[in-house]
Amino acid sequence: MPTPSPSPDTESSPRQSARDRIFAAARELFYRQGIRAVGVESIAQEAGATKMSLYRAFESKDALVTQCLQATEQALWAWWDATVALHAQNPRAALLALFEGIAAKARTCEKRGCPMGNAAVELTDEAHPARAVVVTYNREKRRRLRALCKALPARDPELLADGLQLLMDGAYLSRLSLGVNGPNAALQRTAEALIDAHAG
Amino acid sequence: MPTPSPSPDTESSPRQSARDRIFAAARELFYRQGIRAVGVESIAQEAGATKMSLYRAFESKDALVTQCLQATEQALWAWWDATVALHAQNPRAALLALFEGIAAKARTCEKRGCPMGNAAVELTDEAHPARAVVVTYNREKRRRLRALCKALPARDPELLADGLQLLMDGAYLSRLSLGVNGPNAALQRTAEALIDAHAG
DNA sequence: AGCGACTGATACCGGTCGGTAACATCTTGC
DNA sequence: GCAAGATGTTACCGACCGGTATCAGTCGCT
Repeated sequence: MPTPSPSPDTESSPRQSARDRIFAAARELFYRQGIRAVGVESIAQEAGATKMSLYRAFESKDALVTQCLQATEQALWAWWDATVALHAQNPRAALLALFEGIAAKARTCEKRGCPMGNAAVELTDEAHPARAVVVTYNREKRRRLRALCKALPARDPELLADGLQLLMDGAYLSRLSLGVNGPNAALQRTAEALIDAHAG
Repeated sequence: MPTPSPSPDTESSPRQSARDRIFAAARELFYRQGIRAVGVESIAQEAGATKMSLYRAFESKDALVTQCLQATEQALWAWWDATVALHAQNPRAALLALFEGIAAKARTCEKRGCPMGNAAVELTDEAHPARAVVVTYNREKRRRLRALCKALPARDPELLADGLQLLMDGAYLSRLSLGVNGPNAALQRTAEALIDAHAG
């Protein structure tokens, strides 16, 4: 029996490295079941690997968590940039497209809210290395929203930006208990109303 | 030495029952450090009691968590009712008072966000008995916000109510990473802008 | 063929988890 | 004074946690 593959690979034949499989499994499990709820053993198992391979590729569970969040952060900004780029000369359309995108993701996948927000709740230890990732992400999010609002232009760009950020975070959190048919359904229209109310 | 009291009681001389002390300690610790992060042993210790007393008063940790959340729920509605009652004939003032209260609590205590929201994130297992408490709470919150918005009156009360609920949830979550000077600072003014935008 | 890098398998470590048993002690009401 | 109930104390359980050591196998490369 060659290298055992308990579950058939979803990708093409040449199997990914153990590190990559473990990394993907970790991101998936941390998101779906929560960071604290997932043990390193189950990550390795889900990846079709072993705990040893995990610890050969990552320093510790905390380091793995941190790198997972960093990857999530990167993917999030890539999506953000791509979305905004579609409306280069129209900040209002760009903002609405962002909210539309968030709502769309909620409809299909991502029923567990925002990975960053969840991490902020789960990682109560201030010293956890992954907390810095979350804080950086939220600061950057604020900065970008402010830039967009300033370009609208809005009467009070910073106030509007903060309001929109509250809406985004609230939408993610709201899904966790009331699903996509809860308050989350009002996300886009509320964002639009807020933007219009601040229109210069 | 009489019944050892490691930390002097904050209340009057006759010591609370072990159950009450444990219950109070659990609520505090669950909120400050997270539900999964706190073990039953540390709860008992913080309460100046023992694990045995905990299990004599509560069926299990899950049951304790559930009862803690129910108590939180009750306290939350008591505060809500008292706040709204101060503006019986003025729904707009009542709504603003609620947001003002949330902002005020953020300024003083409650730096760990909303206990209900945190529970929604932490308790990923759908079968956890405490999840029902969270869902019920959020549904009731939505119902109450809708009633207030309908009484405003607002053009689209349900839409406004959902928008306001998103803002509330977002405010709690936002504090966790960016504190009270983050987007959370815009909470009240954003709520007011949203209400005015929907004014019939 | 042979080397080196990667990986799997397995057993193990100390610690902590949620939860329980058995017995000693205190408080309280009668 | 005495019984009953509540509480503290200690030891323990099996399970799992994050993390490590050791050895065997497999693969690509030259």
